[in-house]
Amino acid sequence: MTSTDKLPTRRENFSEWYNQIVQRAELADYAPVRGCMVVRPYGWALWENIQGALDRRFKATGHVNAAFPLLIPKSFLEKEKEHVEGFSPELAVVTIGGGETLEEPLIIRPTSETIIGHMYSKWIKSYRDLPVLINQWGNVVRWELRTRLFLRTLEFYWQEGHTAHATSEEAEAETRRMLDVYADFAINEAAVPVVSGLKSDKEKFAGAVRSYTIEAMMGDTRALQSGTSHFLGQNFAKAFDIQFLDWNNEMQYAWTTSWGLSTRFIGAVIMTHGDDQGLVLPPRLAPIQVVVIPIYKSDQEKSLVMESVERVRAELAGFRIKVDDRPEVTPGFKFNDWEMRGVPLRIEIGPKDVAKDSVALARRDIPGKAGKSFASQQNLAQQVAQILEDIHTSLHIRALAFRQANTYDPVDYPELVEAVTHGWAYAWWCESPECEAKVKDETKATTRCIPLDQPDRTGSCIVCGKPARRKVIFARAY
RNA sequence: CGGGGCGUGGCGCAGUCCGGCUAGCGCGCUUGCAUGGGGUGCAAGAGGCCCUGGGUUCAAAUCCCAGCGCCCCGACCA
Repeated sequence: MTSTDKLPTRRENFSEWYNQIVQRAELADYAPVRGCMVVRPYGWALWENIQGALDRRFKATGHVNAAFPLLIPKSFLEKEKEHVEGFSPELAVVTIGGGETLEEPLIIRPTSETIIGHMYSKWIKSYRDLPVLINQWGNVVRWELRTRLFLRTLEFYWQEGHTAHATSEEAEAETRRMLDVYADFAINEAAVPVVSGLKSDKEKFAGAVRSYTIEAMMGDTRALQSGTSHFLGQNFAKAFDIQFLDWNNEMQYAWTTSWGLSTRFIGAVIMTHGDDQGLVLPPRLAPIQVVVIPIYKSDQEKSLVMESVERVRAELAGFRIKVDDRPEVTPGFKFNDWEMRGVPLRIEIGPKDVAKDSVALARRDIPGKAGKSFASQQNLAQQVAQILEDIHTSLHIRALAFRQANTYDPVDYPELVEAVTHGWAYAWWCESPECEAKVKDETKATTRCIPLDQPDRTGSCIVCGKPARRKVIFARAY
């Protein structure tokens, strides 16, 4: 779908804007099965860069990768009460294998706590076996009724870390450490500002003692949970009998954690940075960081220009660079095309540039003339590196400013109701499920998280007026 | 699962009400010529199980019955 029609603007129709970008930038396409997506090469390249940035961080914090099976005995899911209640409505179940009805139906994993818990109980016998710090890159299936590419699909790709520890304190520290890893990744690789915080009991992972999240504000001010880290306590250890002999020769249940970040994060990148021209990719994750567009009329001009282009390509070999030498489309088309695909920096090289030993540079984060400049071909690599850094920083600053501009401090309930119609509300909350439910019923806004950073005082609940220890973010969410 | 909508070249649609001739249009695709510093133009082409099955009829994309699928809204949902 390489339509030349204009995108709808974000203001006109944000969700249609999103859908069209995903398809036109060739990130993903609809699969023949409802709710499933095909991640196309450009989208997958973006995911691979996300994987690389996360995987480096996982390794640096002592984790190793492994692979657990897709199919899980149905009975496993039923061993943890909250877990089965949370997930049973959205399970895909295999009942026939090799033409025979199975004695026990198999679940296509919606997440792997159960199968991993089962294996950990075999592997962990002594405190000397702990901690176990394993991550898995894979796919899971959750039978969602209402789907959107990347944001909520029946099948999605993610990583899930699963760790086991000898003490509660150590497991809690791991949960928080990985939350910090996610926040660091979001900010420093994706330029997506996030709020780290604690989920309410209503919003926490089914089976967790508590869940932490990084929440990001999208371009329409709705919130997107972009990564989560769960302290599972001994819930799964008890359900799957993960026991070890401690240093006093006493049997103890292990303390476990799990944490995940999915292809949904691609949705976060799109909706955080994208503009009315299309996708805007953060330079550190962009599959193509620099696109070079040669411009020429005659064959003679072409050979001169291409000579220059090849020199520039060699000079910039340290970047992810693409030369768009398609003869069948005009330069103007290519400008729009690569803007749609979010390439951070465009370099134009034409006869005038060859004559002056220069190139034209166009920054994707500053559309139109304002983002264009000319640069000497000397020291080009250094200049490009600097510009890509600048783009990363400016994307982050812009997104942060947007979030701040759309985050409100309502002082009473009517102000809260008003605030969540067009932004986030940061308000005192007594932490009762009743007040949380009332806000949800009356405004469609849910508690996104209780930020880890809190004011050093207390207040009174925005809903009921009772004493409140902490502030929470209320917002409409994806 | 409730309400609504839609299935016609790759994509988006018209045609269906009121049955009839070679099933059209836009985009995309192929070829040629011109063009090329912000979505080029002209010309010539290729491409169809009109969702599936059954029925009515001299005749069905069009009418009737059944089924399948998809989309939107709601309910549901880390």
